Amino acid sequence: MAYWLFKSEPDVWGWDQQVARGAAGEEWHGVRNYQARNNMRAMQIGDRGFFYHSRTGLEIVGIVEVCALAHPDSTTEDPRWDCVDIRAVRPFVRPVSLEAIKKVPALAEMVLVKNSRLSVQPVTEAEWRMVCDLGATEA
DNA sequence: GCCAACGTTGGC
DNA sequence: GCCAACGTTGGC
Repeated sequence: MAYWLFKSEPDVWGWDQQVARGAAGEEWHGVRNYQARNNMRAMQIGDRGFFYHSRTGLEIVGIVEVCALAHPDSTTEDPRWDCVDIRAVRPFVRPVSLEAIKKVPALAEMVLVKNSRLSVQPVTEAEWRMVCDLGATEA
């Protein structure tokens, strides 16, 4: 199983909306960046991801799970763009802020820190465990 | 709201 | 195929 991080501006699509989708999940549409798309194409059913609020919030608020493999993005005719579906698994007991992550030397290599503009990012297993610990949340 | 960093586009 | 111009993202 692989680990990922999904970024969204909560004003546009937030954790609460994701939770409201329930087990059916929701298309992670709107990605128009090749790296992010390639990450989604590499995902398997059951892969886990962090749900991060960008711009307003700047914190990881929950854990999601991939529930559909990459398929054409329904919001565009352009065949280049694919996306997966994800569903909420559980919220973080304590959200983990970007600030808190930056304070941990072992997390300095996280893509979130190194390349903050990438909207769908890989997360290593070690990073995954550490962030879940910071959030007092089951991995 | 600003602006640095980054990705994409398109003329040459 | 280069690179300048442009648009977008996202932390601050």
